[in-house]
Amino acid sequence: MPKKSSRPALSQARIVTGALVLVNEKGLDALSMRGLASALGVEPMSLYHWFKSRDHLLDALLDEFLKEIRSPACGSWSERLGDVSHQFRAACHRHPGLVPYVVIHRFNTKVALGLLEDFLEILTHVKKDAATRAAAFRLYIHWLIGFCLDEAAGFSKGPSAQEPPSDQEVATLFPHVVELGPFNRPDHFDSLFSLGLTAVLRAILALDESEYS
Amino acid sequence: MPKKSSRPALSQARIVTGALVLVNEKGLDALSMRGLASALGVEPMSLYHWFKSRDHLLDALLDEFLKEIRSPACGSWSERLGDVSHQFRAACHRHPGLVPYVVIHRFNTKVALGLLEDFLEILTHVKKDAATRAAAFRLYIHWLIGFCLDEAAGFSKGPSAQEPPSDQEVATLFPHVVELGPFNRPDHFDSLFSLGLTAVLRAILALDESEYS
DNA sequence: AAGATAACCTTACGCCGTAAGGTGTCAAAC
DNA sequence: GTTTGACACCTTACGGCGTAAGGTTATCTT
Repeated sequence: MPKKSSRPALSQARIVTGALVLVNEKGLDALSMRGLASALGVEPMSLYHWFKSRDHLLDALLDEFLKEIRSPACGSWSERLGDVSHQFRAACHRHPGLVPYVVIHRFNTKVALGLLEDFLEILTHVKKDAATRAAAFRLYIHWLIGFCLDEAAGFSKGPSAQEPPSDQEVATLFPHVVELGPFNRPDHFDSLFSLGLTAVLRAILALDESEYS
Repeated sequence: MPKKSSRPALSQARIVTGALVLVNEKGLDALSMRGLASALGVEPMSLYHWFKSRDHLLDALLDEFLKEIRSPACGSWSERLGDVSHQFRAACHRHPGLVPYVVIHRFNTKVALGLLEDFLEILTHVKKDAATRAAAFRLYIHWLIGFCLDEAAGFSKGPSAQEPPSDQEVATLFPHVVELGPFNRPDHFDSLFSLGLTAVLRAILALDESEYS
């Protein structure tokens, strides 16, 4: 029977870290309590001392994902919104396997709600009316989520069991899709991001406060 | 031993239909081969005569989701793009439980590629340059996916194990989030959709062909 | 010294997808 | 009219999953 050291072998932080490593290496589907336990050199049920269930662990992963995204306190509203957007995208880059989960997960931890609050506080400086601000927020977040999802796991990258049509078939049936191919390369996403951000900021500015209330 | 009728009891169509019913009733997670089989009054392994695996079935669900979304052949590019957008949103309304899966799934069936082709063909009428068209497509699809994901299963609706902070805590810590509450109601999404669509169409028009190439 | 607590483990249950192979029915071939 | 073989569906079984219930230590408190 091995001696126990005075310091615990496990901790919430160590489990979260291990889980993120596993997710980044093999994807979210590969994150099982049993697999995670074995990666940490521990029996599966030991994890339940630190997290009530797998879903609670996933909540913690979300918090870890969002934790470091913080709005800078100074600058214009557009600078600040641009800054958090880049931070959000950077978080997606750090944990691409988590993105599909983040975007469908309810934001109801303090960390997640705090981030929403930051977004909305920034928008108070450009849209005073709550209804218009709500529309502006939505417009912005839809683009941001769509972008990050596309970049991390979009319709050109997700899973599919079916074997695709042959290249030749694709070429004749879907010429415009083929034409898009070169622009799926990762380096195009950088310019696409700033282009999209600019467009969204302009669209927010153009929102008429009297038009939507 | 029950007599077999000459017509098969199962078919790909009947399985897909049954699966969609199950997904709409209990969500995608509740769609198991065993559960589906029992809903269809059949043994689990019988499904494998019609679909090679669960993933192949999911591919078929995606095709069913996308099948009826078709671009009208006439009208201006903006009318046509608006039309397919509404159709896409309507499909999300019909199968809300499928949306989170649709947006992360690789589009490589003929149906899915055909839809992409339709989108892109429409855009050829407003952006001749392939690079600009690719950017326009991305800008558009990011907003559309973000919107539909939000409406069907967004960050205000997704799953979370954690109990949320108390109403009182939320009210004091996240006042702007609370302010957003009234605008989460379903009927706000209609105006939000046309507003977003208009903004995106404007942004596409404003894309400078020389700026991005 | 005695009891409480924290940290981890053992066992077991009922789910899951699906590989391998079996069985009954029916239409066509001889 | 018998044989053949494809079709549609079923039986059994395997290894994985999350986790409920309860057990076992080592350490801390009093």
